[in-house]
Amino acid sequence: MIVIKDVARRAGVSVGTVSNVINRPDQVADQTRLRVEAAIAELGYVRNVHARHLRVGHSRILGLLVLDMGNPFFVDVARGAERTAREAGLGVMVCNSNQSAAEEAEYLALFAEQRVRGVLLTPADATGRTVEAFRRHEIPFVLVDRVGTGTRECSVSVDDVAGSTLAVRHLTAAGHRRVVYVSGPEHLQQIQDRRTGALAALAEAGLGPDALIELPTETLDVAAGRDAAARLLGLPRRPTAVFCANDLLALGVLQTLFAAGVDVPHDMAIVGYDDIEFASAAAVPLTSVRQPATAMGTLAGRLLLDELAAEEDGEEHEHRQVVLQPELVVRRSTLGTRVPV
Amino acid sequence: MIVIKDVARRAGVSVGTVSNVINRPDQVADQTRLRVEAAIAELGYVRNVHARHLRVGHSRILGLLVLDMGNPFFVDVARGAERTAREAGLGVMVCNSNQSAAEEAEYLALFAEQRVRGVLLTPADATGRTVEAFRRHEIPFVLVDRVGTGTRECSVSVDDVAGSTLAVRHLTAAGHRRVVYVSGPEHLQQIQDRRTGALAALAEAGLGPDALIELPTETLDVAAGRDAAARLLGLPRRPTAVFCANDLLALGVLQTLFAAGVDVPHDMAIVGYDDIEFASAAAVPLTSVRQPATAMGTLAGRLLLDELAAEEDGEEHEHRQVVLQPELVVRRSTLGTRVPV
DNA sequence: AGGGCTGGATGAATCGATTCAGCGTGCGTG
DNA sequence: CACGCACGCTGAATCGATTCATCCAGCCCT
Repeated sequence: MIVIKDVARRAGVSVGTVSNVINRPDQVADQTRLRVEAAIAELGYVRNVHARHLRVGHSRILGLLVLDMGNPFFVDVARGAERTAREAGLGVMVCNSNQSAAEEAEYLALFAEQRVRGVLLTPADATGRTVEAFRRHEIPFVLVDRVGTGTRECSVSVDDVAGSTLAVRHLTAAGHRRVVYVSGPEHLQQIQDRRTGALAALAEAGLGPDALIELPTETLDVAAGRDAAARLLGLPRRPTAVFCANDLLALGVLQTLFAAGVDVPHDMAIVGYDDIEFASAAAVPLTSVRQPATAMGTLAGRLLLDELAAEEDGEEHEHRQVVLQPELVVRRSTLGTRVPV
Repeated sequence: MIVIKDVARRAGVSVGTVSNVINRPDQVADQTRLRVEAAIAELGYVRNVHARHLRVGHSRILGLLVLDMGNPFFVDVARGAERTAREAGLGVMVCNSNQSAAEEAEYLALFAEQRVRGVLLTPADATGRTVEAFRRHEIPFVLVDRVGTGTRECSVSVDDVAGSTLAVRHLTAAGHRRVVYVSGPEHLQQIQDRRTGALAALAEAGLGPDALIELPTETLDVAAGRDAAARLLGLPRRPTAVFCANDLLALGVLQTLFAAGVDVPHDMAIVGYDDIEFASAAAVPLTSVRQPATAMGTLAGRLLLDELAAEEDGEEHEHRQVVLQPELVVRRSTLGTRVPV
């Protein structure tokens, strides 16, 4: 293994000079610099980041912890974050918490051990306990898809209450009086907020909380959607509309309803959430609440970079809570449902 | 920041003992061990992996470089690999090459700098040049979704020629005489192999290479599929069957054909590749070639772990080339197409 | 009682890059 | 000619954890 000392010997300079060539080339005479660069190339020298980080105290890696990379929504968030980080010369370590508080804690511990430069985090634990525990490591972090609790960190989120209100208002406007909410793990803030928004829209239409029939799921994927639809089919006085906590669930619901011969949208309206690319390619194109996923990743990355820059310059950094607005995309899955009077 | 010395002082022992408590607790007297563990907990000590790695020479992180995390196929590969790695106490750093040889080289350089313990790699560059360049770092790696060239590394792949032969044979058996191949970047081995298999199936049916009409794409995503379908619509003597290099392309093709009023499968048959979960949930459920994605990730991880274990024990490791077999899943998108005589 | 042994703890050397005080050279200026 | 200064380069100290030779205390055995 080639180390800096080998390069120094080969180029006939001291190790300090080699380090300078790598880190502040303008402070080295051209002739020397060229000789060192040649030695680096000839020997195939790659600097050891562990030694570097040990010295400078922190790494050039960001941690990104999302709920589930199987969800294209988070893939888009990751894409945005990664691009921003790369422009600043930082690497990104992407991890899945699988919506589990335990795995979240485990990965945050990994990030702390790695002394990552900062963390972008979609919390899996609505109690905020693991996040609080992480704070003691003094690693800057930004919450993604979740509003910060105070002014102790930045956050980028999308207004879930507003989004689900849009979705369910669209259903009540079409005359639906009873709406199924295919939800998910209660410890996710998103699930709670989307319920709140749904109830608000129902209330606007003069409907009480019992107009919302909740079908909880353990996970937020297609299989869970299929399972929820099976339960839906067994409900007495079958409702005419389904609002799903995300598009994966909605796709699963759609598949099972189709297999059971229930015509969407004629017999049942479906609204999803996230507007992933596959929503528009579905058997029946899905009406969905669009979230600016890539923008969220980009913005979160930028907020984190700002905080890191401020820290390095010894300036004050003011934490910001950015809330983006979602948008309803109406497609065939909610058009023309026959609603019994 | 709490370091090992602080823990040692607090527990009234030497730093060597603290290190022993962490790394070989059985060599420490119970009483001492408990005192040290208490000190660690009270101070919230987290060991610095950079210092550790500097000393021991390598990290406990694996690098995983895939073509595109936007493709659920690779998400499944990553899931399998990650689980295997975690069971062995290793972290995984997942990166996208975006099918670009340049980005591949960049990420491999990052892995080398990080001194990752090993790499799982889906090559973006069919020439194998970046992989060859990576070899000099002497970091063990396993090729994923690509057969190794020699006996210098392990590989896990799926027989792409066989898979595409299955797909196109299915089409010729249904009477199709001309097949469109929506392909992708030529520098991907998969694209070349899937063409080879398609041609083989056509030859079996007594059809020459001009029975395959190729529509190349720049990227392997839904948007590229939509674009290819637009070109397909403009072809003279419109063919009756489309074989897509992956399911994302097929979904895009399906969407555009649908929008243009072309009935699938009545007027056009479509076969995809990968059998991602969304293939079965599509507007018309897609016939597709199923690949054992998660198994591939798991297997690749295990081969890498074997190699690392052999290295640590100073044993010989024999490189293996595992080739898995794909399977055709027939769905509605290819059933009952009307083929002109 | 003395020698040998063992389980347990110690502390110094080490990994590789960075950083900075300090040194030498050469140039310009008074 | 002497002095001061700027520029380049050097080399040692440093980061934090690991490891291993070494030491110590206590115990057993003869």
